[in-house]
Amino acid sequence: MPAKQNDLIALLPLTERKRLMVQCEPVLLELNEVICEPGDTLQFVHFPVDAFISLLGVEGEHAVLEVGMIGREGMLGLHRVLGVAQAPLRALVQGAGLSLRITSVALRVEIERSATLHAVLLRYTHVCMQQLTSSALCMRFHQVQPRLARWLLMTQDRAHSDRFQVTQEFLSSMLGVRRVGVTAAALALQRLGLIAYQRGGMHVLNRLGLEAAACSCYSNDLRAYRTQFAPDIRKPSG
Amino acid sequence: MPAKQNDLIALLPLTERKRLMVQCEPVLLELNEVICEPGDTLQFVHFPVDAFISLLGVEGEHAVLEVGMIGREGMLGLHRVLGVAQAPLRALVQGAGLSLRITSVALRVEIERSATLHAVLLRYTHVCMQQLTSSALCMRFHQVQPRLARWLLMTQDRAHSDRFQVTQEFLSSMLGVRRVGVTAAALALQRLGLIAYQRGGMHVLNRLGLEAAACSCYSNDLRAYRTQFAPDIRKPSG
DNA sequence: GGCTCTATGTTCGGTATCTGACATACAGGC
DNA sequence: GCCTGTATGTCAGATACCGAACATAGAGCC
Repeated sequence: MPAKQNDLIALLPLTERKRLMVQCEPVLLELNEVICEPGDTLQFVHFPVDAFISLLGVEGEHAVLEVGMIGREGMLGLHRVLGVAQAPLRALVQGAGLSLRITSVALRVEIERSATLHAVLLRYTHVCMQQLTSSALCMRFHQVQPRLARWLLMTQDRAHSDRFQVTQEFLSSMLGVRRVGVTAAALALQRLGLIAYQRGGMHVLNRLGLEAAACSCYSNDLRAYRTQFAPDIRKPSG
Repeated sequence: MPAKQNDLIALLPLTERKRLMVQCEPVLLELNEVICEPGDTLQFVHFPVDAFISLLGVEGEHAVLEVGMIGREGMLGLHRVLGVAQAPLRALVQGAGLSLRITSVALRVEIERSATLHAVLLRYTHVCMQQLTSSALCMRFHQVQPRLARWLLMTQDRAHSDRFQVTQEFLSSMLGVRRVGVTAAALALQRLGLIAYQRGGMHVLNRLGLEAAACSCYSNDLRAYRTQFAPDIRKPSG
Protein backbone atom coordinates (compact mmCIF):
# COMPACT_ATOMS: atom_id res chain seq x y z
CA MET A 1 0.00 0.00 0.00
CA PRO A 2 1.29 3.45 -0.86
CA ALA A 3 1.90 5.93 1.94
CA LYS A 4 -0.89 8.08 0.56
CA GLN A 5 -4.23 6.49 0.04
CA ASN A 6 -7.88 7.31 -0.15
CA ASP A 7 -9.50 6.84 3.25
CA LEU A 8 -12.52 4.89 2.01
CA ILE A 9 -10.34 2.43 0.13
CA ALA A 10 -8.09 2.13 3.19
CA LEU A 11 -11.06 0.76 5.12
CA LEU A 12 -11.22 -2.36 2.93
CA PRO A 13 -9.68 -5.71 3.88
CA LEU A 14 -6.35 -6.34 2.17
CA THR A 15 -7.51 -8.68 -0.61
CA GLU A 16 -10.45 -6.53 -1.56
CA ARG A 17 -8.35 -3.41 -1.40
CA LYS A 18 -5.74 -4.91 -3.69
CA ARG A 19 -8.39 -6.09 -6.12
CA LEU A 20 -9.87 -2.60 -6.26
CA MET A 21 -6.51 -0.85 -6.53
CA VAL A 22 -5.55 -2.93 -9.55
CA GLN A 23 -8.52 -1.47 -11.37
CA CYS A 24 -7.71 2.08 -10.32
CA GLU A 25 -5.78 4.45 -12.53
CA PRO A 26 -3.89 7.31 -10.89
CA VAL A 27 -4.59 10.66 -12.53
CA LEU A 28 -3.59 14.22 -11.77
CA LEU A 29 -6.51 16.60 -11.41
CA GLU A 30 -5.83 20.20 -12.38
CA LEU A 31 -7.00 23.24 -10.47
CA ASN A 32 -10.32 24.58 -11.76
CA GLU A 33 -10.92 21.54 -13.94
CA VAL A 34 -14.64 20.81 -14.30
CA ILE A 35 -14.97 17.05 -14.09
CA CYS A 36 -18.66 17.02 -14.89
CA GLU A 37 -21.78 19.11 -15.30
CA PRO A 38 -25.24 18.09 -14.10
CA GLY A 39 -26.65 15.54 -16.52
CA ASP A 40 -23.28 14.31 -17.77
CA THR A 41 -22.72 10.59 -17.96
CA LEU A 42 -19.18 10.03 -16.81
CA GLN A 43 -17.21 6.89 -17.43
CA PHE A 44 -15.25 7.18 -14.18
CA VAL A 45 -15.70 7.71 -10.50
CA HIS A 46 -12.91 9.26 -8.41
CA PHE A 47 -11.26 8.45 -5.11
CA PRO A 48 -9.19 11.60 -4.43
CA VAL A 49 -5.88 11.23 -2.64
CA ASP A 50 -4.26 14.67 -2.73
CA ALA A 51 -6.84 16.42 -4.85
CA PHE A 52 -10.15 17.72 -3.60
CA ILE A 53 -13.35 18.54 -5.38
CA SER A 54 -16.28 20.88 -4.84
CA LEU A 55 -19.81 19.74 -5.59
CA LEU A 56 -21.91 22.58 -6.91
CA GLY A 57 -25.63 22.83 -7.24
CA VAL A 58 -26.55 24.82 -10.32
CA GLU A 59 -29.76 26.77 -10.68
CA GLY A 60 -30.29 28.55 -13.97
CA GLU A 61 -27.49 30.67 -15.35
CA HIS A 62 -25.99 32.46 -12.41
CA ALA A 63 -27.04 30.82 -9.17
CA VAL A 64 -24.35 28.40 -8.06
CA LEU A 65 -23.86 26.99 -4.61
CA GLU A 66 -21.46 24.56 -3.06
CA VAL A 67 -23.31 21.67 -1.42
CA GLY A 68 -20.43 19.30 -0.79
CA MET A 69 -16.69 18.86 -0.75
CA ILE A 70 -14.82 15.66 -1.51
CA GLY A 71 -11.22 14.99 -0.53
CA ARG A 72 -9.23 11.98 0.56
CA GLU A 73 -12.05 11.07 2.93
CA GLY A 74 -14.64 10.56 0.19
CA MET A 75 -15.55 9.64 -3.34
CA LEU A 76 -16.93 11.40 -6.40
CA GLY A 77 -19.66 9.60 -8.33
CA LEU A 78 -21.98 8.20 -5.68
CA HIS A 79 -24.88 8.32 -8.13
CA ARG A 80 -23.23 5.38 -9.90
CA VAL A 81 -23.34 3.39 -6.68
CA LEU A 82 -27.05 4.19 -6.52
CA GLY A 83 -27.60 2.91 -10.04
CA VAL A 84 -28.00 6.28 -11.73
CA ALA A 85 -25.97 7.21 -14.80
CA GLN A 86 -26.37 10.97 -14.92
CA ALA A 87 -24.42 13.14 -12.50
CA PRO A 88 -26.63 15.42 -10.40
CA LEU A 89 -24.06 18.15 -9.72
CA ARG A 90 -21.17 20.06 -11.15
CA ALA A 91 -17.83 18.75 -9.91
CA LEU A 92 -15.03 21.30 -9.82
CA VAL A 93 -11.43 20.58 -8.87
CA GLN A 94 -10.68 22.96 -6.06
CA GLY A 95 -7.32 21.51 -5.08
CA ALA A 96 -4.98 20.00 -7.66
CA GLY A 97 -3.37 16.64 -7.02
CA LEU A 98 -3.57 12.89 -7.27
CA SER A 99 -6.82 11.02 -7.64
CA LEU A 100 -7.58 7.35 -8.26
CA ARG A 101 -10.18 6.81 -10.91
CA ILE A 102 -11.99 3.64 -11.82
CA THR A 103 -14.63 3.00 -14.46
CA SER A 104 -18.11 2.85 -13.07
CA VAL A 105 -18.50 -0.57 -14.67
CA ALA A 106 -15.46 -1.92 -12.84
CA LEU A 107 -16.67 -0.35 -9.62
CA ARG A 108 -20.00 -2.08 -9.99
CA VAL A 109 -18.28 -5.42 -10.42
CA GLU A 110 -16.15 -4.83 -7.35
CA ILE A 111 -19.19 -3.77 -5.31
CA GLU A 112 -20.85 -7.06 -6.16
CA ARG A 113 -17.76 -8.98 -5.12
CA SER A 114 -17.08 -7.06 -1.91
CA ALA A 115 -19.80 -6.61 0.66
CA THR A 116 -17.48 -4.38 2.64
CA LEU A 117 -16.99 -1.99 -0.27
CA HIS A 118 -20.71 -1.84 -0.84
CA ALA A 119 -21.39 -1.17 2.84
CA VAL A 120 -18.71 1.51 3.03
CA LEU A 121 -20.05 3.36 0.01
CA LEU A 122 -23.64 3.21 1.25
CA ARG A 123 -22.63 4.54 4.63
CA TYR A 124 -20.71 7.28 2.87
CA THR A 125 -23.90 8.06 0.96
CA HIS A 126 -25.64 8.51 4.28
CA VAL A 127 -22.92 10.90 5.44
CA CYS A 128 -23.32 12.93 2.24
CA MET A 129 -27.06 13.17 2.83
CA GLN A 130 -26.38 14.52 6.29
CA GLN A 131 -24.02 17.07 4.81
CA LEU A 132 -26.63 18.14 2.28
CA THR A 133 -29.10 18.62 5.12
CA SER A 134 -26.52 20.57 7.02
CA SER A 135 -25.96 22.77 3.95
CA ALA A 136 -29.65 23.55 3.69
CA LEU A 137 -29.84 24.54 7.36
CA CYS A 138 -26.64 26.55 7.05
CA MET A 139 -27.97 28.48 4.06
CA ARG A 140 -31.07 29.40 5.95
CA PHE A 141 -29.83 30.26 9.40
CA HIS A 142 -26.17 31.22 9.31
CA GLN A 143 -24.49 34.43 8.32
CA VAL A 144 -21.71 34.90 5.86
CA GLN A 145 -18.87 35.23 8.34
CA PRO A 146 -19.42 31.91 10.17
CA ARG A 147 -20.09 30.21 6.86
CA LEU A 148 -16.83 31.52 5.45
CA ALA A 149 -14.99 30.26 8.53
CA ARG A 150 -16.59 26.87 8.06
CA TRP A 151 -15.60 26.79 4.42
CA LEU A 152 -11.99 27.65 5.24
CA LEU A 153 -11.82 24.84 7.79
CA MET A 154 -13.30 22.30 5.41
CA THR A 155 -10.84 23.36 2.74
CA GLN A 156 -7.88 23.28 5.09
CA ASP A 157 -8.80 19.72 6.09
CA ARG A 158 -8.84 18.59 2.49
CA ALA A 159 -5.87 20.62 1.30
CA HIS A 160 -3.79 19.24 4.19
CA SER A 161 -2.19 22.66 4.41
CA ASP A 162 -2.91 25.97 6.09
CA ARG A 163 -2.38 27.79 2.80
CA PHE A 164 -4.43 27.43 -0.34
CA GLN A 165 -5.26 29.29 -3.52
CA VAL A 166 -8.63 30.94 -3.67
CA THR A 167 -10.07 34.27 -4.77
CA GLN A 168 -12.92 36.13 -3.13
CA GLU A 169 -14.81 35.98 -6.38
CA PHE A 170 -14.60 32.18 -6.25
CA LEU A 171 -15.62 32.15 -2.60
CA SER A 172 -18.66 34.22 -3.40
CA SER A 173 -19.83 31.50 -5.81
CA MET A 174 -19.25 28.76 -3.25
CA LEU A 175 -21.16 30.54 -0.52
CA GLY A 176 -23.81 31.91 -2.83
CA VAL A 177 -23.32 35.54 -1.79
CA ARG A 178 -21.95 38.67 -3.47
CA ARG A 179 -18.25 39.26 -3.48
CA VAL A 180 -18.63 42.30 -1.25
CA GLY A 181 -20.08 40.02 1.38
CA VAL A 182 -17.00 37.82 1.19
CA THR A 183 -14.71 40.83 1.39
CA ALA A 184 -16.41 42.06 4.53
CA ALA A 185 -16.35 38.63 6.19
CA ALA A 186 -12.73 37.98 5.21
CA LEU A 187 -11.66 41.37 6.53
CA ALA A 188 -13.37 40.67 9.82
CA LEU A 189 -11.68 37.29 10.18
CA GLN A 190 -8.34 38.86 9.33
CA ARG A 191 -8.79 41.63 11.88
CA LEU A 192 -9.50 38.94 14.45
CA GLY A 193 -6.11 37.47 13.58
CA LEU A 194 -7.60 34.17 12.46
CA ILE A 195 -6.52 34.34 8.83
CA ALA A 196 -4.27 36.34 6.54
CA TYR A 197 -4.72 36.68 2.83
CA GLN A 198 -3.47 38.37 -0.28
CA ARG A 199 -4.35 38.30 -3.95
CA GLY A 200 -5.66 34.83 -4.63
CA GLY A 201 -4.39 33.14 -1.50
CA MET A 202 -5.62 32.34 1.98
CA HIS A 203 -3.58 31.48 5.05
CA VAL A 204 -5.11 30.04 8.20
CA LEU A 205 -3.27 31.53 11.19
CA ASN A 206 -5.36 30.38 14.12
CA ARG A 207 -7.10 27.11 13.56
CA LEU A 208 -8.79 26.95 16.94
CA GLY A 209 -9.99 30.51 16.71
CA LEU A 210 -11.42 29.79 13.29
CA GLU A 211 -13.27 26.79 14.64
CA ALA A 212 -14.81 29.03 17.27
CA ALA A 213 -15.79 31.55 14.59
CA ALA A 214 -17.36 28.92 12.35
CA CYS A 215 -20.97 27.84 12.56
CA SER A 216 -21.77 24.53 14.17
CA CYS A 217 -22.22 22.89 10.77
CA TYR A 218 -18.49 22.27 10.58
CA SER A 219 -18.34 20.13 13.69
CA ASN A 220 -21.69 18.53 12.86
CA ASP A 221 -20.40 17.33 9.51
CA LEU A 222 -17.21 16.05 11.06
CA ARG A 223 -19.11 14.16 13.72
CA ALA A 224 -21.44 12.66 11.13
CA TYR A 225 -18.47 11.32 9.18
CA ARG A 226 -16.67 9.98 12.23
CA THR A 227 -19.78 8.30 13.53
CA GLN A 228 -19.79 6.15 10.41
CA PHE A 229 -16.10 5.64 9.82
CA ALA A 230 -14.27 5.92 13.11
CA PRO A 231 -16.73 4.94 15.79
CA ASP A 232 -13.97 3.39 17.89
CA ILE A 233 -11.97 6.61 18.07
CA ARG A 234 -14.65 9.00 19.14
CA LYS A 235 -17.82 7.48 20.35
CA PRO A 236 -20.71 9.95 20.53
CA SER A 237 -21.00 10.40 24.27
CA GLY A 238 -24.60 11.68 24.17
CA MET B 1 -53.34 -5.74 -4.84
CA PRO B 2 -55.38 -3.14 -2.99
CA ALA B 3 -56.67 -0.16 -4.90
CA LYS B 4 -54.43 2.08 -2.85
CA GLN B 5 -50.78 1.23 -2.72
CA ASN B 6 -47.42 2.80 -2.14
CA ASP B 7 -45.87 3.76 -5.47
CA LEU B 8 -42.43 2.30 -4.77
CA ILE B 9 -43.91 -1.06 -3.80
CA ALA B 10 -46.13 -0.94 -6.88
CA LEU B 11 -43.00 -0.92 -9.03
CA LEU B 12 -42.03 -4.42 -7.89
CA PRO B 13 -42.78 -7.59 -9.85
CA LEU B 14 -45.79 -9.47 -8.54
CA THR B 15 -44.03 -12.19 -6.55
CA GLU B 16 -41.63 -9.80 -4.89
CA ARG B 17 -44.41 -7.36 -4.17
CA LYS B 18 -46.52 -10.06 -2.54
CA ARG B 19 -43.58 -11.25 -0.49
CA LEU B 20 -42.95 -7.72 0.75
CA MET B 21 -46.61 -6.99 1.42
CA VAL B 22 -46.94 -10.04 3.63
CA GLN B 23 -44.33 -8.55 5.92
CA CYS B 24 -45.97 -5.15 5.95
CA GLU B 25 -48.32 -4.08 8.69
CA PRO B 26 -50.90 -1.39 7.93
CA VAL B 27 -50.94 1.39 10.53
CA LEU B 28 -52.79 4.66 10.84
CA LEU B 29 -50.53 7.64 11.34
CA GLU B 30 -51.98 10.52 13.32
CA LEU B 31 -51.63 14.17 12.48
CA ASN B 32 -48.68 15.82 14.24
CA GLU B 33 -47.30 12.48 15.41
CA VAL B 34 -43.51 12.57 15.68
CA ILE B 35 -42.30 9.24 14.33
CA CYS B 36 -38.69 9.83 15.23
CA GLU B 37 -36.14 12.39 16.37
CA PRO B 38 -32.57 12.61 15.05
CA GLY B 39 -30.52 9.86 16.65
CA ASP B 40 -33.46 7.56 17.33
CA THR B 41 -33.13 3.92 16.35
CA LEU B 42 -36.48 2.93 14.97
CA GLN B 43 -37.63 -0.61 14.52
CA PHE B 44 -39.73 0.16 11.45
CA VAL B 45 -39.54 1.87 8.12
CA HIS B 46 -42.68 3.27 6.49
CA PHE B 47 -44.23 3.15 3.05
CA PRO B 48 -47.00 5.76 3.27
CA VAL B 49 -50.20 5.19 1.32
CA ASP B 50 -52.57 7.96 2.40
CA ALA B 51 -50.41 9.55 5.04
CA PHE B 52 -47.53 11.88 4.39
CA ILE B 53 -44.55 12.86 6.44
CA SER B 54 -42.27 15.89 6.74
CA LEU B 55 -38.56 15.42 7.24
CA LEU B 56 -37.13 18.15 9.43
CA GLY B 57 -33.55 19.15 9.96
CA VAL B 58 -33.03 20.28 13.53
CA GLU B 59 -30.36 22.73 14.58
CA GLY B 60 -30.13 23.50 18.27
CA GLU B 61 -33.29 24.39 20.13
CA HIS B 62 -35.28 26.58 17.81
CA ALA B 63 -34.02 26.30 14.27
CA VAL B 64 -36.09 23.75 12.37
CA LEU B 65 -36.35 23.38 8.64
CA GLU B 66 -38.18 21.03 6.34
CA VAL B 67 -35.76 19.30 3.98
CA GLY B 68 -38.02 16.63 2.56
CA MET B 69 -41.56 15.34 2.25
CA ILE B 70 -42.59 11.72 1.94
CA GLY B 71 -45.97 10.56 0.67
CA ARG B 72 -47.23 7.64 -1.36
CA GLU B 73 -44.37 8.17 -3.79
CA GLY B 74 -41.63 7.46 -1.23
CA MET B 75 -40.40 5.77 1.88
CA LEU B 76 -39.35 6.81 5.38
CA GLY B 77 -36.22 5.20 6.78
CA LEU B 78 -33.73 5.26 3.92
CA HIS B 79 -30.86 5.31 6.39
CA ARG B 80 -31.71 1.68 7.13
CA VAL B 81 -31.26 0.84 3.47
CA LEU B 82 -27.85 2.49 3.69
CA GLY B 83 -26.88 0.37 6.66
CA VAL B 84 -27.22 3.07 9.31
CA ALA B 85 -29.29 2.50 12.45
CA GLN B 86 -29.78 6.04 13.72
CA ALA B 87 -32.26 8.33 12.00
CA PRO B 88 -30.73 11.60 10.76
CA LEU B 89 -33.88 13.73 10.84
CA ARG B 90 -37.10 14.37 12.69
CA ALA B 91 -40.08 12.74 10.99
CA LEU B 92 -43.41 14.47 11.56
CA VAL B 93 -46.76 13.24 10.30
CA GLN B 94 -48.16 16.10 8.32
CA GLY B 95 -51.11 14.29 6.81
CA ALA B 96 -52.94 11.56 8.73
CA GLY B 97 -53.74 8.26 7.06
CA LEU B 98 -52.66 4.79 6.16
CA SER B 99 -49.05 3.70 6.06
CA LEU B 100 -47.42 0.32 5.57
CA ARG B 101 -44.66 -0.36 8.02
CA ILE B 102 -42.14 -3.16 8.01
CA THR B 103 -39.35 -3.94 10.43
CA SER B 104 -35.97 -2.83 9.18
CA VAL B 105 -34.73 -6.39 9.69
CA ALA B 106 -37.43 -7.80 7.43
CA LEU B 107 -36.76 -5.09 4.88
CA ARG B 108 -33.09 -6.01 4.85
CA VAL B 109 -33.96 -9.64 4.17
CA GLU B 110 -36.27 -8.67 1.33
CA ILE B 111 -33.66 -6.35 -0.16
CA GLU B 112 -31.24 -9.24 -0.29
CA ARG B 113 -33.82 -11.43 -1.99
CA SER B 114 -35.05 -8.86 -4.47
CA ALA B 115 -32.61 -7.03 -6.68
CA THR B 116 -35.48 -4.91 -7.99
CA LEU B 117 -36.40 -3.71 -4.51
CA HIS B 118 -32.79 -2.86 -3.79
CA ALA B 119 -32.42 -0.97 -7.06
CA VAL B 120 -35.66 0.95 -6.52
CA LEU B 121 -34.68 2.05 -3.04
CA LEU B 122 -31.21 3.13 -4.13
CA ARG B 123 -32.62 5.14 -7.00
CA TYR B 124 -35.06 6.69 -4.55
CA THR B 125 -32.08 7.58 -2.38
CA HIS B 126 -30.63 9.41 -5.34
CA VAL B 127 -33.86 11.32 -5.83
CA CYS B 128 -33.83 12.32 -2.16
CA MET B 129 -30.29 13.61 -2.50
CA GLN B 130 -31.38 15.74 -5.42
CA GLN B 131 -34.22 17.09 -3.33
CA LEU B 132 -31.85 17.93 -0.50
CA THR B 133 -29.67 19.81 -2.96
CA SER B 134 -32.70 21.57 -4.27
CA SER B 135 -33.65 22.55 -0.72
CA ALA B 136 -30.25 24.06 -0.09
CA LEU B 137 -30.42 26.14 -3.28
CA CYS B 138 -33.99 27.14 -2.50
CA MET B 139 -33.05 28.32 0.99
CA ARG B 140 -30.33 30.49 -0.41
CA PHE B 141 -31.85 32.03 -3.49
CA HIS B 142 -35.61 32.02 -3.26
CA GLN B 143 -37.96 34.28 -1.40
CA VAL B 144 -40.70 33.32 1.00
CA GLN B 145 -43.62 33.70 -1.38
CA PRO B 146 -42.38 31.33 -4.11
CA ARG B 147 -41.22 28.92 -1.45
CA LEU B 148 -44.64 28.93 0.17
CA ALA B 149 -46.24 28.27 -3.21
CA ARG B 150 -43.86 25.37 -3.75
CA TRP B 151 -44.68 23.97 -0.33
CA LEU B 152 -48.41 24.14 -0.99
CA LEU B 153 -48.01 22.30 -4.27
CA MET B 154 -45.89 19.57 -2.71
CA THR B 155 -48.44 19.16 0.05
CA GLN B 156 -51.37 19.10 -2.34
CA ASP B 157 -49.67 16.34 -4.31
CA ARG B 158 -49.24 14.20 -1.21
CA ALA B 159 -52.57 15.02 0.41
CA HIS B 160 -54.35 14.13 -2.85
CA SER B 161 -56.72 16.97 -2.07
CA ASP B 162 -56.88 20.71 -2.68
CA ARG B 163 -57.70 21.27 1.00
CA PHE B 164 -55.51 20.47 3.96
CA GLN B 165 -55.04 21.40 7.59
CA VAL B 166 -52.13 23.67 8.37
CA THR B 167 -51.48 26.76 10.47
CA GLN B 168 -49.21 29.65 9.58
CA GLU B 169 -47.22 28.97 12.71
CA PHE B 170 -46.53 25.46 11.41
CA LEU B 171 -45.66 26.78 7.98
CA SER B 172 -43.16 29.18 9.47
CA SER B 173 -41.29 26.22 10.98
CA MET B 174 -41.30 24.33 7.70
CA LEU B 175 -39.97 27.26 5.71
CA GLY B 176 -37.62 28.46 8.43
CA VAL B 177 -39.04 31.98 8.56
CA ARG B 178 -41.11 33.90 11.08
CA ARG B 179 -44.86 33.62 11.07
CA VAL B 180 -45.15 37.24 9.95
CA GLY B 181 -43.36 36.31 6.76
CA VAL B 182 -45.81 33.48 6.12
CA THR B 183 -48.77 35.79 6.76
CA ALA B 184 -47.50 38.28 4.22
CA ALA B 185 -46.82 35.62 1.60
CA ALA B 186 -50.15 33.85 2.19
CA LEU B 187 -52.03 37.13 1.92
CA ALA B 188 -50.31 37.88 -1.35
CA LEU B 189 -51.17 34.47 -2.79
CA GLN B 190 -54.76 34.85 -1.63
CA ARG B 191 -55.09 38.30 -3.20
CA LEU B 192 -53.85 36.76 -6.44
CA GLY B 193 -56.77 34.33 -6.18
CA LEU B 194 -54.48 31.31 -6.05
CA ILE B 195 -55.45 30.11 -2.60
CA ALA B 196 -58.03 30.73 0.11
CA TYR B 197 -57.55 30.02 3.75
CA GLN B 198 -59.05 30.33 7.17
CA ARG B 199 -58.05 29.36 10.66
CA GLY B 200 -55.93 26.28 10.33
CA GLY B 201 -56.86 25.36 6.80
CA MET B 202 -55.60 25.97 3.28
CA HIS B 203 -57.49 25.63 0.01
CA VAL B 204 -55.77 25.63 -3.36
CA LEU B 205 -58.01 27.46 -5.82
CA ASN B 206 -55.82 27.79 -8.88
CA ARG B 207 -53.34 25.00 -9.27
CA LEU B 208 -51.77 26.29 -12.48
CA GLY B 209 -51.43 29.78 -11.12
CA LEU B 210 -49.77 28.43 -8.03
CA GLU B 211 -47.31 26.50 -10.17
CA ALA B 212 -46.43 29.73 -11.92
CA ALA B 213 -45.98 31.47 -8.57
CA ALA B 214 -43.75 28.73 -7.17
CA CYS B 215 -40.00 28.66 -7.56
CA SER B 216 -38.48 26.28 -10.08
CA CYS B 217 -37.55 23.84 -7.31
CA TYR B 218 -41.01 22.33 -7.46
CA SER B 219 -40.77 21.26 -11.06
CA ASN B 220 -37.12 20.32 -10.63
CA ASP B 221 -37.96 17.89 -7.86
CA LEU B 222 -40.82 16.44 -9.84
CA ARG B 223 -38.63 15.94 -12.88
CA ALA B 224 -35.91 14.32 -10.76
CA TYR B 225 -38.42 11.80 -9.44
CA ARG B 226 -39.97 11.06 -12.80
CA THR B 227 -36.60 10.61 -14.44
CA GLN B 228 -35.97 7.68 -12.12
CA PHE B 229 -39.42 6.18 -11.82
CA ALA B 230 -41.43 7.00 -14.92
CA PRO B 231 -38.89 7.47 -17.71
CA ASP B 232 -41.31 6.05 -20.26
CA ILE B 233 -44.04 8.57 -19.53
CA ARG B 234 -42.06 11.76 -19.71
CA LYS B 235 -38.66 11.46 -21.26
CA PRO B 236 -36.46 14.47 -20.54
CA SER B 237 -36.47 16.17 -23.93
CA GLY B 238 -33.26 18.12 -23.27
C1' DG C 1 -74.06 35.92 26.20
C1' DG C 2 -68.97 36.00 28.31
C1' DC C 3 -64.38 33.74 28.92
C1' DT C 4 -60.26 31.57 27.14
C1' DC C 5 -57.24 29.70 23.86
C1' DT C 6 -55.40 29.75 19.62
C1' DA C 7 -54.79 31.66 14.86
C1' DT C 8 -54.25 35.50 12.10
C1' DG C 9 -53.22 40.49 10.90
C1' DT C 10 -50.46 44.75 11.74
C1' DT C 11 -46.93 47.78 13.25
C1' DC C 12 -42.20 49.65 14.42
C1' DG C 13 -37.35 49.81 14.19
C1' DG C 14 -33.12 47.16 13.11
C1' DT C 15 -29.89 44.51 10.18
C1' DA C 16 -27.89 41.35 6.77
C1' DT C 17 -27.67 41.13 2.34
C1' DC C 18 -28.47 42.80 -2.49
C1' DT C 19 -27.80 45.97 -6.63
C1' DG C 20 -24.70 48.58 -8.98
C1' DA C 21 -21.04 51.33 -9.39
C1' DC C 22 -16.50 53.08 -8.55
C1' DA C 23 -11.72 53.25 -6.52
C1' DT C 24 -7.49 51.06 -5.34
C1' DA C 25 -3.75 47.83 -5.83
C1' DC C 26 -1.06 43.94 -7.24
C1' DA C 27 1.18 41.01 -11.22
C1' DG C 28 2.85 40.22 -15.59
C1' DG C 29 4.17 41.70 -20.24
C1' DC C 30 6.41 45.21 -22.74
C1' DG D 1 9.02 52.84 -16.17
C1' DC D 2 3.96 52.10 -18.43
C1' DC D 3 -0.10 49.43 -19.69
C1' DT D 4 -3.50 45.80 -18.91
C1' DG D 5 -6.06 42.45 -16.56
C1' DT D 6 -7.50 40.75 -12.42
C1' DA D 7 -8.17 40.97 -7.36
C1' DT D 8 -9.58 43.56 -3.59
C1' DG D 9 -11.72 47.53 -0.93
C1' DT D 10 -15.49 51.00 -0.44
C1' DC D 11 -19.66 53.41 -0.92
C1' DA D 12 -24.94 54.63 -1.24
C1' DG D 13 -29.55 53.26 -1.81
C1' DA D 14 -32.92 49.46 -1.83
C1' DT D 15 -35.08 45.30 0.04
C1' DA D 16 -36.16 41.09 2.41
C1' DC D 17 -36.31 39.45 6.51
C1' DC D 18 -35.79 39.63 11.68
C1' DG D 19 -37.26 40.69 16.62
C1' DA D 20 -40.70 42.05 19.53
C1' DA D 21 -44.82 43.49 20.61
C1' DC D 22 -49.76 44.48 20.10
C1' DA D 23 -54.52 44.11 17.86
C1' DT D 24 -58.16 41.36 15.90
C1' DA D 25 -60.94 37.34 15.27
C1' DG D 26 -62.64 32.61 15.14
C1' DA D 27 -63.65 28.10 18.12
C1' DG D 28 -64.81 25.75 22.10
C1' DC D 29 -66.49 25.77 26.84
C1' DC D 30 -69.30 27.52 30.45
